[in-house]
Amino acid sequence: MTCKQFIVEADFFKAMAHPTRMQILELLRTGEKCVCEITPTLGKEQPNISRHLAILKKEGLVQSRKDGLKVIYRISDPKIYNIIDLSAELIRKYLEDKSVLVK
Amino acid sequence: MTCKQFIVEADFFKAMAHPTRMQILELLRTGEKCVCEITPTLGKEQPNISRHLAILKKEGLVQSRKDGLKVIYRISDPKIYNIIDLSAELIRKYLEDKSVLVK
DNA sequence: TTACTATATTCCCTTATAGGAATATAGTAA
DNA sequence: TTACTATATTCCTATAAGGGAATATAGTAA
Repeated sequence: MTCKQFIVEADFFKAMAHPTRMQILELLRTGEKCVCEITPTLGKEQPNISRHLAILKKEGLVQSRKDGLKVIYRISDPKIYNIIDLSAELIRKYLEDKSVLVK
Repeated sequence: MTCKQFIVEADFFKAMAHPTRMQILELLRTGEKCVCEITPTLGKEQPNISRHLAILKKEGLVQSRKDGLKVIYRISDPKIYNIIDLSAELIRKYLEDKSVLVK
């Protein structure tokens, strides 16, 4: 395993390391969405959403296609949800254990 | 799913989003290690490693125990490697597809 | 106690990341 | 062509993250 591999893996996780981007990925779980759907759902400015989508796309997590004026984004690989769900499970367990310690 | 959930998930991925921390997690795959082993293996300064370990610990990815002067770190949950391996697989596929497009 | 070892923390500075606002671009329609 | 819609990009500023160097802390040993 070269040093370069650690960098690309870190970059992959960096792409997921933002609440808005996690929310976008979650929104795409139920299927492809255009920017015009994502923006109002998340209640953010359109340029903000476009920038986050560009980051997700650059790291290969999402892909896009044009449909007239609209640009429609979809998840690149459903296995991304395996990663997210596994992580959510680990987090849940960690938070449980922590709250038990506090009691 | 509340907004808070996206933040904690993003924080979890943020903890992994650094090459040095990925390298530490990889090193712990074969078992617990003290800082005095991790530091020379990674070829970084000891305070640097300690700071990265603190970040991993804060987010619950690693745990530690003391053994005399030494502090020994271990992975909190081996499922973390499922996450890493799944991610590596996705990255590999993405890079393959990209290189095919270039040809 | 002093001296030493292993690890953690702080200070300071540099760089990276993020967002608001404005603007640019691409496609549509008349 | 002009006017419009959807999306992307740029500029600028604020905040976050990261590293080197120095220092602090905790435990050991004499």
